[in-house]
Amino acid sequence: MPEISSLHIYNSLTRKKEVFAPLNPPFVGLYVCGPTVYSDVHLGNVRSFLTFDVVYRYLTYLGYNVRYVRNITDVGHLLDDSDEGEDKIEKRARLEKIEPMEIVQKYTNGFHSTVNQFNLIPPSIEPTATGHILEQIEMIQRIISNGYGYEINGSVYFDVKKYAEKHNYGELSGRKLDELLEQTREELAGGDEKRFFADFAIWKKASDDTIMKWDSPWGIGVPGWHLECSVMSTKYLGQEFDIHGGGMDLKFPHHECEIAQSIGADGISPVKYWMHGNMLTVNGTKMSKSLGNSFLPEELISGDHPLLEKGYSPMTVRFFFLQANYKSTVDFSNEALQAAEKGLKRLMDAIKKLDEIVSSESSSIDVDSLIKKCTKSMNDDFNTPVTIAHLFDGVKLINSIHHFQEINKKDQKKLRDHYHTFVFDILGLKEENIETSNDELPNELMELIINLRNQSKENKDWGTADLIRDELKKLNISIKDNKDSSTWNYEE
RNA sequence: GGUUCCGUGGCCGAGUGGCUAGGCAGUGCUCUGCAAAAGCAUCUACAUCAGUUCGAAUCUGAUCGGAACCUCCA
Repeated sequence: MPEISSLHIYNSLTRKKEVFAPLNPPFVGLYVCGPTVYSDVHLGNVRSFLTFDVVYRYLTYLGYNVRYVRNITDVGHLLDDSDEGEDKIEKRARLEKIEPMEIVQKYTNGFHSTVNQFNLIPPSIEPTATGHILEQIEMIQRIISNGYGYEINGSVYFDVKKYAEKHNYGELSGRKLDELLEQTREELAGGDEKRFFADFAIWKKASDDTIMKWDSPWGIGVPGWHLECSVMSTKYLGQEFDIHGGGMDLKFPHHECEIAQSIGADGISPVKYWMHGNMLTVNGTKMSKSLGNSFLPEELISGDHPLLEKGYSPMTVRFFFLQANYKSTVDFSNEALQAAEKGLKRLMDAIKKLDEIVSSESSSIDVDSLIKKCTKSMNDDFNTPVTIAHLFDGVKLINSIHHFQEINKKDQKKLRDHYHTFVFDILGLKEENIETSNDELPNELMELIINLRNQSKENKDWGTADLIRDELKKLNISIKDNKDSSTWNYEE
């Protein structure tokens, strides 16, 4: 393995790790497919957005000026592509008996509060499909005028067969049209108005009772789902931009269609690096709402779900995800979550210790080497599990200070900065103990209690000392005795 | 059926030819009034079979098992 001194990204398009070279440094364009806001996001969705949160954070750390665009799909995501295809949001609105835009607002709010809990940084721009109807109509017109779209009965379809004459439809997902053709699945047997089964709607005629619909050169309708990402990425990041991310399950057809649309409209393959995050599984199968094996974030935190033995904090979950490679599936399990919970505590405790350590004259810890290792692993396609392993190696060193290791003031500061940068800024973890009040009173009270307890200890009144510790434990406060002092902390 | 990927110790999870992952759990010891934390030491591995090689978790082939996608999906 060659020394990795610069960022390498696994590009789904070429199926290789490539050196990351932005199109217009120091600027980087990052587009991530956001949620369709027709229901609550579940933990699998969170994992995907988390992956790109770390990508964004690390690119920023490297000094790039990143414009991060993550859309909200608030119209046009049909249940299927057939003539009766119904908009997911409309359907939900009918079920909940409220306006479609109320659905959109409700679940957008929910999405924001969820990703906020997991400490995801908001994108630079969060555009919505309904806010870009005009641009979508314009793109459809470009596609039609280039001969890659056709209108039938007020709907417009992308002409995949025509496109495939000159271009490689399937280059991203590794599919070949003739192989697709050989498929015998009944659902593909057609019977709808498309000329070719692989054609996809870029404008869909709306029925009379549809609420969200717009006028267009082809009549009243809604834009096709794949189109919005092409339009909004082009608008905010340009016809060609650096990184496009999304879940593995969007690779085909969604991202494949995006490429076709951009080439069809503007003749340019839009994305230099495609990144795909893998799925969260439960007992080996993909977490999805339809299978009923998904958790909502509230259920996860409260532990109120048949598959959960207890609740897990958002940072525990974040850490759990980061301990696996984003390209691998992660299987949910209580045991693994509990291991992550303890590991995270160990990491966080060491960082705290770093502030309290009394420094020595000399230093036996090679801080530069540790920093280099962490950078190297992150440069290797955002390898967070290996980075975390390096950080744990450092934890061992930190815990050995005053035993086998010593550290001077300069290194102490450097090490502290390193941990703060990597753990808080890049991995995006944070302290999440009980809400800290500005009030000094708890600290003063605890100081008082600890002093009283220490007096009992000096008098060898172990009964009282243990009673205080036990009673505090019931209040979720833990006391730890060190050689000369005692410390206290809130327990989870 | 097609395409792609995966199978590592009790659990999770890195690792692409030789040398250490890491976390959690276990065992022994040190420290401690006890406990907790921490440190030191230590035990469980590379699905199966065959091949290439001086040497294979890593490369090749076969077998078994699992997953994702194949127009709802993050």
